[in-house]
Amino acid sequence: MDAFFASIEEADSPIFKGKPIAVGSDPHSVAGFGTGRGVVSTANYKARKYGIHSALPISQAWQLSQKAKKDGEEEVIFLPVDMERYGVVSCGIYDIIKKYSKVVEPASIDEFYFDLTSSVSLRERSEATDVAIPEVEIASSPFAPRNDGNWQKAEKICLKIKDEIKQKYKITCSVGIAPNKLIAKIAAGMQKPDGFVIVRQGDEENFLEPLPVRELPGVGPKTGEILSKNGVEKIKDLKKFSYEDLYDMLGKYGIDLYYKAKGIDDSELVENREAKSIGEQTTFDNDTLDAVYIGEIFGKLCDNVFLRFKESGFKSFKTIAITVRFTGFETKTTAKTLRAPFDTSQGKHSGQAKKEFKIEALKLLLPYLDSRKNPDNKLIRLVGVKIENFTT
DNA sequence: TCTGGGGTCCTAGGACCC
DNA sequence: TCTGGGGTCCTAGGACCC
Repeated sequence: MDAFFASIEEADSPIFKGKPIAVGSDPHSVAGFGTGRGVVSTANYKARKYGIHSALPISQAWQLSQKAKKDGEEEVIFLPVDMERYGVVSCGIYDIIKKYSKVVEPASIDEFYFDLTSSVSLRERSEATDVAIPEVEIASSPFAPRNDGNWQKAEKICLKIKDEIKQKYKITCSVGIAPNKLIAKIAAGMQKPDGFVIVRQGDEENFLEPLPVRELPGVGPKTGEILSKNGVEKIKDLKKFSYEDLYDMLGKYGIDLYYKAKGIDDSELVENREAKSIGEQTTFDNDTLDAVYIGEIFGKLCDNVFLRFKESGFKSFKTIAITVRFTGFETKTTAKTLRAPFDTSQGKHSGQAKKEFKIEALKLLLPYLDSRKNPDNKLIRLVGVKIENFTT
C-alpha cells in the first residue's frame, strides 16, 4: 500500500483531502515549540515534499511544517496512529486479494504476497477476465507490461485488485509481478505511488543489476556500510564476489546475498504466521526515576500484554523479558525463562494469573530502579515488557 | 538534533548433558 | 595436571523490517 496510514486518514476525512499529513506521535506543539519525542510513522506524498518521511523525529517534522508555513505553504496535519482502523482496512484488502489468489501471505499490515501461478487458470472462468485491460504505460521501461499469455492474465488480475481497493477504500497501492517474492517486492517499490511493474522470468538479473544494493531487503545501514567499504554500491557489484568472499564479509547472511544478487529466491509463501512474541513498550514524556510513576506505566503494559496473550489463543508462555532504555539511549534487556510454562488458561482465576505475571515482570524491572543495576542513578527513558516461547 | 512501537531472525558465550 | 566433541537451552545484544 502507498503511504498506508496517511492515505487511510485522508480517505476517511474529506477535510484532509489534498493536505500534507503526518501520522505518528504527538508533536506536543505548545507555545511555538514542538517537544514531542516520537517519530513519524507515515507521511503522505504532499508532506514528503517538505522533507518529512517515516522514522523522522516528530520534532523535526514539526520544524519542517513551521518552515513551510512561513514560506506561505500549508501547515502539516499531525495525526495519531489509529492501528485498529488500519487493521480493519488491512483485513479488507486481504479479502479482496483472496478472491483472486488461493495463496496469500500478509507480510505486514500493508504488504501482501500472493501467488498467481495457480490462480490464473481459475480466473479464466471468472470475473477478472471480463475486465477491460486498461492501457498501462510504464515510461520507456524494459520491464513494461507486454502481451504474453499467463503474465498478461496475472497483470489483469492485479489491475483488478488495484481497482477494487481504490473503489472500496479510496487508496492506492503499488504492485510488482515477478517470478519470486524477492523480485516482486523490489518491483512493487519501484514506481510508488500507484505503481505497477512486471519482471518476467529471465529478466531478474537485468532488473536488479543497476539498483543500489540497499534496495535488497535485509541490507540496512550497517550491511550497506560494510558492502560500500568493499566497493559494492550496485547489486551488480555484488557479483564480483564468490560466496566464500561474502561469507567472510558478512557471515551466513553473505550466502543469502550471493543468491539474492542473482535474483534467486525460492522462499515459499507463508499463509498463516503464528506470533512468536507479544510485547509493549513506552517512552516517557520526560526521563524519570520515579518508581511509582514507572511502576504504574509498567503495570499497564503488563496488563495489555497479558490481555493480548489471552486473546491470542495460546495457553502458556515460558519467557518474560523486560527492556529498559536510559537517557542517552543505552538499552538493557533482562529475560527469564520459567522452569514451568506460565499457564494462563486454568487452575487459577485469571485475575490471579495476571497478578503473578506482573510480579514476575516487576522482579526483572526493579533492579534497574536502584543501585543493583543502575548504580549511577541514570534516568529512564523507556520501559517495555515482552513474552515469548508460547505453547498451546 | 534526536532517535516510536510492533515485530522477526541471527550470533556469541555460558551452562549443562552425554 | 590437563582436558574432546556433539548437542540443547538460555541470555543479551544487534540488524533489520514496516
